[in-house]
Amino acid sequence: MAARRGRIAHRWRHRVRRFAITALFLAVATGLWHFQERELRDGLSWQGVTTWEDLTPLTFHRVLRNDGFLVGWSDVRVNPLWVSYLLQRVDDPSSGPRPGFRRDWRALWPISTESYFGSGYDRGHLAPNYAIAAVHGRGAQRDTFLMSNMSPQRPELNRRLWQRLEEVVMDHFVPRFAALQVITGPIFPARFQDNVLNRVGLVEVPQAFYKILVVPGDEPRALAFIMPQRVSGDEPLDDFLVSIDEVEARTGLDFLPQLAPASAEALEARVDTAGWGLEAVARLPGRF
DNA sequence: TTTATTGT
Repeated sequence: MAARRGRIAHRWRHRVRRFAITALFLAVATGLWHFQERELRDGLSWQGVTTWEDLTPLTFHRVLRNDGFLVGWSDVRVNPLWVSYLLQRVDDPSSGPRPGFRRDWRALWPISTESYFGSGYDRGHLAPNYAIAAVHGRGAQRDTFLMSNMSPQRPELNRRLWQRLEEVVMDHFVPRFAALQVITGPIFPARFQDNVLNRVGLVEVPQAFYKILVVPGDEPRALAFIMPQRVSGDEPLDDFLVSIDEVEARTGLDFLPQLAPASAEALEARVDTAGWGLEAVARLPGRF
């Protein structure tokens, strides 16, 4: 009897030890994973990864990490709320052929490439094909064609005004400053119920789009734009300048959250175009 | 194809 009780106690000690070792291993592994994931995200986003100002169902999102850029994905809007990427000067910028649009299985909803057919909207890249391909390579280029990087854009915006802005970023601002942090995304009407049925397939249609450009460094510069869906496409780019604070007010997001409060105040509250040479490129004609 | 769908 005593011998049997001893055997049971021994078996339980064995089980407890095995459980403790497994738990310790899991804790270390998840700790390492989180550490590594944070390092990787920080490397893709200067002064912190975009987050929400107030957590509501309309600002909640999860971060999808791609090759070369991050996506703040909302399962409520069925849209990226923001994408974030760094561009550096490269010697011989070029991109391969367009790889074709692909479903992203990390998005909760089925967003097929066909849902845009006949909708009157383009599948508009948020992280752009050309700039990402030229700076981050072929694998990153492929990731820009995931449907989780798309938002419905009117053709006159996507192919003309927005395209001109992306071209100016890559051909003028990146060479000028050597590096640029870009954060871009959609803007929705203030009241969710006004727009809830305005969708392409499951994807809610934004009313406008923002793009924030930041020159990283000790004395950062920033430029921000908000462009509405309905444009002719030939407008001067500087017609659409806004402050970062205005983009935050319209999106409920907090950009550059790690920036020291004094720098944030100076950078985000004003529209300051000094040093960008924007006037010289604001009226360049479109490519298409 | 530094944009993309429509229609040939």
